[in-house]
Amino acid sequence: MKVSREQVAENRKRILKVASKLFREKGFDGVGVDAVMKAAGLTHGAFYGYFSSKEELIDQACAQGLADVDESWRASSDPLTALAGLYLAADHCENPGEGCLLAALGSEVVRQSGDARRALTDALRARIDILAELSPGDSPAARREKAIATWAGLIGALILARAVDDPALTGELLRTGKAVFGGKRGHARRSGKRPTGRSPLVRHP
Amino acid sequence: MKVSREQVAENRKRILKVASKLFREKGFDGVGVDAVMKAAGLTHGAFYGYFSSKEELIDQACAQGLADVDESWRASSDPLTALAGLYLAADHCENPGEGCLLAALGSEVVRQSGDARRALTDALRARIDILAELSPGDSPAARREKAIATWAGLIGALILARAVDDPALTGELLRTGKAVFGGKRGHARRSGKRPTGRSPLVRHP
DNA sequence: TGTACATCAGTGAACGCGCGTTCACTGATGTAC
DNA sequence: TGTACATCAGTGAACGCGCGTTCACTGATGTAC
Repeated sequence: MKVSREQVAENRKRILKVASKLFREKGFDGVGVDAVMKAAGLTHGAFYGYFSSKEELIDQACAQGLADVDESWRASSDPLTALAGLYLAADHCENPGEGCLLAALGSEVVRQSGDARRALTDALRARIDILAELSPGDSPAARREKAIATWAGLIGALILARAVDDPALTGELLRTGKAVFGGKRGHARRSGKRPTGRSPLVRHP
Repeated sequence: MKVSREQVAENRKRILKVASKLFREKGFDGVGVDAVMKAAGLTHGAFYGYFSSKEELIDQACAQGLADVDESWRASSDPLTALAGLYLAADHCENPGEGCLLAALGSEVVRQSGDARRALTDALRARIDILAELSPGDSPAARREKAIATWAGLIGALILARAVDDPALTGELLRTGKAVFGGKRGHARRSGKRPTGRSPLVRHP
């Protein structure tokens, strides 16, 4: 049965949203077209009315998953600490589907088509720029260096914290990452307050 | 045709070696049992004489890929700089198949069976301990913190350098990582000498 | 040491399931009068 | 505003390919005499 134009637009958004979430949770190969469509409340046959292939879905789901980020930490009086606290929160660690696409799919995007990598590259560049503005340092170069090292450290710590089998080690990785990559040394360790939103780094529209 | 006992032992080693390499290059889902056996010089039918399932192959290939690491940097007079130089070398970035399994499969192991994650956890713990011994710091806790942050930073920087589309940004990520996570600040940037071995972080037997 | 036979690693065809993709059909939407 | 018809989003069956897994068969190995 046909469906209104607004329905179509909504469906498209919903497909991209659930696809982006499922990919982050289970990887590109772990989610089939039918699983995505079912999660979006449709049957798999309708898929090719929206996308020409699964690859195109992956590209666009990456782009939207990278665009849809929470930047509330920027407004904090201590942005680095706020970012590290949000990024390395237990909540973010446990819910990759709602979290940072770079950390969830970082080591898989290399094998994807040009478009997905392009989207990731642009997103990373933007995040480096944003963090460089807020980082301490005598020169723009020093601030940029600090920003790159911080992102690398946060993403690496989160990937390891998730990969590891032992909750105690996961906790140590998150805590240490917050302490080292958060702004003021040792400060992040004591401020145990959790972020208000449930899903760090994802905007809730 | 039957084959000698030594042949069998050699074959098993070779299967694990090529599997570990192929998985790092193409991911667990990107490599089939037949591709592994073909690369090992056998036909796919022989596979189940060695392993009971692909999952068991993944577990054991991870274990062996994590065990077989280059630790030559430990003997250096400046181990942190040596490690960062080796780990963030262009060569390591371009050849994931011969490099660190944590970086190549870090965000995929989460979805694997218990054994693969266990192996990764043990390996990471060991690497933290080793690096902690060689890290600067007033107390064991401070050295351990430094070691964890260094591994997180190195692994994060390598994953991003590989994921990214633009060679210039890849280069910047590697250079910055070496400068920040290498031992003496600014030193790593000038010492442009490449490691002697072709494949960083993999022992060549 | 040499021969006869049991063992079993490897081969390649075959099976079955999952998944990406296609397509004829349906019926609600939206347009033309 | 109301009616008739063309459009087209969605449905669900079907196709085909790839991949994990199985199995009957082969022939070299290694053992028993």
